[in-house]
Amino acid sequence: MQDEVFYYESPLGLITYAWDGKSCREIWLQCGPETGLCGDDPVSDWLKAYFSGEDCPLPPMAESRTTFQAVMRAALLEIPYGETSTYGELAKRLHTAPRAMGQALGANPLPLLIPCHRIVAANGLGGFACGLEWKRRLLAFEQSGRSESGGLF
DNA sequence: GCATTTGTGGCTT
DNA sequence: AAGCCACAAATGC
Repeated sequence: MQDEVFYYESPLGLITYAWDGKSCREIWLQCGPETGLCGDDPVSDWLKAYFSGEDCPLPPMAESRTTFQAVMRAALLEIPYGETSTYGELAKRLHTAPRAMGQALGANPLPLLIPCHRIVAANGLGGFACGLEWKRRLLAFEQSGRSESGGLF
């Protein structure tokens, strides 16, 4: 089954992702390959729910290439909506070095599905593979309306 | 307190 | 097998 590239117009920008017919293989934020196809699959459905502020089970996605990315994914998925964590915290939880976390997150083929944007550095914002603007926008979006209970700053 | 160095572990090529 | 990195804690000043 060959993978098809779709796009989804989110309120925060254009999201492009590769869908192979049964699972999501990869996601690009604004910097993906060109496509003229609009999404019609669980991914677009999830994206729609996500940007509606709803909690929704993730669409099926291809397994990670490496074991640690799978572990990392699980750890990231435990971060609730609107919350953030630091590389150090994750490194502590996974018993690994913070630097490795950065590399692993940077190598994550599925940003947004895997909430890697919820990981910020201890001192500042950290980084993001497909542009830091996305991270800021996503965090601002998630924290809007939920800033009453969690004082992140 | 701020600037730099070092410890560190997995990922990409 | 070697370099790279989206950090953090520890020093040096």
